Amino acid sequence: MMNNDAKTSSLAHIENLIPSLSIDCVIVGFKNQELHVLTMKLKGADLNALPGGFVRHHENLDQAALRTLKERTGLTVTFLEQFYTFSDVNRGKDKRIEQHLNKANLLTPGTKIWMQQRFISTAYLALVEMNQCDLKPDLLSEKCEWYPMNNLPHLLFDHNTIITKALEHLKVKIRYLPIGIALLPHKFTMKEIQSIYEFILNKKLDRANFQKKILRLGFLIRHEKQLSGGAHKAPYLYSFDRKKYNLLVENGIGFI
Amino acid sequence: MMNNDAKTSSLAHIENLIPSLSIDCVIVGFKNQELHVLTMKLKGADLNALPGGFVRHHENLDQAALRTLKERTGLTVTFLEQFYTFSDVNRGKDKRIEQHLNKANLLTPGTKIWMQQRFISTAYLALVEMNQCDLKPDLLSEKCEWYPMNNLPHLLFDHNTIITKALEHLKVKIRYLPIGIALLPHKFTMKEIQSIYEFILNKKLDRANFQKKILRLGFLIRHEKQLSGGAHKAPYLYSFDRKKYNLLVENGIGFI
DNA sequence: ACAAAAGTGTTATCCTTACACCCATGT
DNA sequence: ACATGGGTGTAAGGATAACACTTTTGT
Repeated sequence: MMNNDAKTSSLAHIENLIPSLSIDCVIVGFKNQELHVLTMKLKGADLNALPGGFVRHHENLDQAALRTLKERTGLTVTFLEQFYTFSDVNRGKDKRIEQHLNKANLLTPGTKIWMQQRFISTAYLALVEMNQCDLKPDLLSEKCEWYPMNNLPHLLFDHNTIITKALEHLKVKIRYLPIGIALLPHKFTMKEIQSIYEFILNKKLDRANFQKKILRLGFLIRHEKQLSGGAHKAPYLYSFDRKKYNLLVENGIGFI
Repeated sequence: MMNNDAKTSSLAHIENLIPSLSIDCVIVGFKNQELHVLTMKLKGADLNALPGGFVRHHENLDQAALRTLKERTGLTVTFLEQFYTFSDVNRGKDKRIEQHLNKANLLTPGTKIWMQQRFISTAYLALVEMNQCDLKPDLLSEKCEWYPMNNLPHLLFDHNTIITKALEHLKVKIRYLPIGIALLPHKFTMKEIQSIYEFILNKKLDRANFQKKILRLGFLIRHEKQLSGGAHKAPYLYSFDRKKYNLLVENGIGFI
């Protein structure tokens, strides 16, 4: 058991964790036509990092990622998928945090030694509905912050690299799978789902052609009730036909 | 230092390895219109496993995979790519090998303890030219064996699952990248490259349309010299235009 | 009335698909 | 000569891309 007073933080039961291994979560949401990433702002420093965690002896990586996602956002069911394992020898070195940890007395000695290990980290991508999240910081952080994916601060360690790789992963997936059901609220507009595609593919798509193409796939339900309050002509609202959506997830959207 | 006599095998310098972590390599070659996977036949038992290795403290996963590939095949430059990290709690349990190791006195005590850890293993896919390989078994195995990818024996641990995932990975990659340069010899026929596509996609493709489609991509060079000795009409031989091939690898073959 | 956003329609072009046809070669 | 594998051609249908036109709504 470890000492855990008001000043210093410790990880519960370090002896239950697998050494050298960690997970990092790229938790992605959608707002204002942009993808956003959840980061943790560290206590007492202007430093942000991806939410992450460690792997217990009796769980697998998926379970560790699910646990982390739930602890930070309260969510249990979303899109969650492993996409890469990062292992650069110096990926855990970052002058900024070394200075910070030396300045403040934030960690118990045992936790400090644990944190100074070389970690090999498996990264997970989570797609979530931003306003469904009930955000909670972890031991080392004072709050959670969403950042637009293409206007990120300089995160700790190799976390910017991890996010770049996550976006590449999405760019590949979007070619053969429908995307969006986990990011959007129950009802949404065509412009919103098009914005997701444009953001991931990093190119403008023709409005008319996009609509035809995605409606032809048949997993969108159009509702007659329309958006009120907005300026100009009100767009239709859509929702996902989950059965047809899941069928496409299983079979893929054909290329060859 | 460990004892290493004629009867028992030991890993050199266990203290230099990161515990709990391993890598597995799915080394894929092409022969007789089929993809093949390299396996290791264990000493004194009718058991096969994927070639694998451990990670040293001063190397990353890519380096560990490269090292393993080189040790087994002698190859240094090929397609080599991480595709998934396997972490099921019971993935290292296999009754067959426990019985085998108890029967024979194959391992030094230190090595035996090391092997009984729970390993989390990052899997790599290597595409190689089969007849360029200079195969060498490792400490635990007596020889290397190629098996057709759709006629594999029941491999140790979760290795069949790993190979299935590797094939799925290829199936995704082939949608947006050219494949084949690492599998085929310098000169090859259109039928050979079509067979690779058919195998990975698990469907027959129209001969005429495949040829038009792949030639339009522009990375194949047709040679006027033709195959001799074969029955019936001799096919053209092709080779890869590496510059154009690599351009397509960078930019992808468009879908959206 | 006008601008802006949203919905729909039209056309040319390209790609895919499914064949048919011809050519070369060993038996 | 013929069976077999290989190379090329073609016509129908579908998908894509670019753009024009219409509708709705707040100001």
